[in-house]
Amino acid sequence: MSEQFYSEILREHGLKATVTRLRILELLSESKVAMSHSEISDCFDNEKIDKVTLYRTLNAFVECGIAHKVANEDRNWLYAIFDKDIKPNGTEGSEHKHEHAHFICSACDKIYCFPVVEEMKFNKLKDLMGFKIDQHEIRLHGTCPVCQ
Amino acid sequence: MSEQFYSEILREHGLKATVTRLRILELLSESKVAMSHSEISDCFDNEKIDKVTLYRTLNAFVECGIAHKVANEDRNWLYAIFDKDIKPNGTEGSEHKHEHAHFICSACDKIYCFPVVEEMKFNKLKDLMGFKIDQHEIRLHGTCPVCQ
DNA sequence: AAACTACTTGCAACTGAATTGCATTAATCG
DNA sequence: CGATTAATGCAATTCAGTTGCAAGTAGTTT
Ligand SMILES: [Mn+2]
Ligand SMILES: [Mn+2]
Ligand SMILES: [Zn+2]
Ligand SMILES: [Zn+2]
Repeated sequence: MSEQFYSEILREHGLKATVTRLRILELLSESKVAMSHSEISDCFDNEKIDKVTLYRTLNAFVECGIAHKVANEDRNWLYAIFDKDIKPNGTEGSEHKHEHAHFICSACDKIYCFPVVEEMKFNKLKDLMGFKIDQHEIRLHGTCPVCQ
Repeated sequence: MSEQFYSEILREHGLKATVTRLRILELLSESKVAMSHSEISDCFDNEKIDKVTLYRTLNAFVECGIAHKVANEDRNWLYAIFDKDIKPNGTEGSEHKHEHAHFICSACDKIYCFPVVEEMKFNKLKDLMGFKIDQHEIRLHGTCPVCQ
């Protein structure tokens, strides 16, 4: 995708299209897995990105709805762009979470975003013994194609 | 439950029954929610427990299979005793995880261990597009009875 | 009951992810 | 092209959790 394309995404989400943000957005958009702060940082070994700027950029992406974050097994945040093929499950894109599961590879600890397939859907799951359930989160554990 | 009872649990799991461990085990056993290091620590304001000892005790409980830990929304560990009514889903209690879900209250951020009821069970969920799925984890978000 | 030994404790120092404050710089808009 | 407002970079800080080590104690042996 062109720099133009990414610049527009940033501006559409109310963020200024800076060089650093473009580099981070492009990297994340092309990654098949969710990435941590340090993994992202390591991808820019020639032209380093300041660590605080990277933290702030990632937070900005999450806050404006470009990306989301998932905790890995070590409880570090991994960041992933909301993909086109993962559709928001609510009407307006405001409060509702994009409906998808996360696959965590037990071998490499990488996290892949997964569409929620039919088999993963619960049916009636409301108000279980006085607990009002709004939403649920599925974390699948196993071995990714690379590690098999 | 008696001190005798808790002492035996500790010894059965290969841990020496020390005063500190007994106090922590009793507290956790009687708690309806999973507790963080600091929450546990705050329960002993009169006779303080050393923070490192508490960390090590909690890790020991997890390693020996007395307790398990769940990350809350702030990615701090919360600890909970494996309850009697939550049955291990494997034959021997060795590798298999005790099958249960976690309910996270959006209001108070407390975590409750939940039995996995029929409605939460997926059926055929194996080898999804090259990803070998061994296990899954369900996190339910909503409002607990206390916060409604 | 005293001695022994391996495990456990408590304290200080340390680690590493993430945040905050603040002065400097750069993107956007008229 | 300024002016305005947001973003950056650096240093310092926070906070959960860990490590090393000397001193203490549970459980076992004699
Ligand atoms: Mn995702
Ligand atoms: Mn639990
Ligand atoms: Zn893998
Ligand atoms: Zn609550």
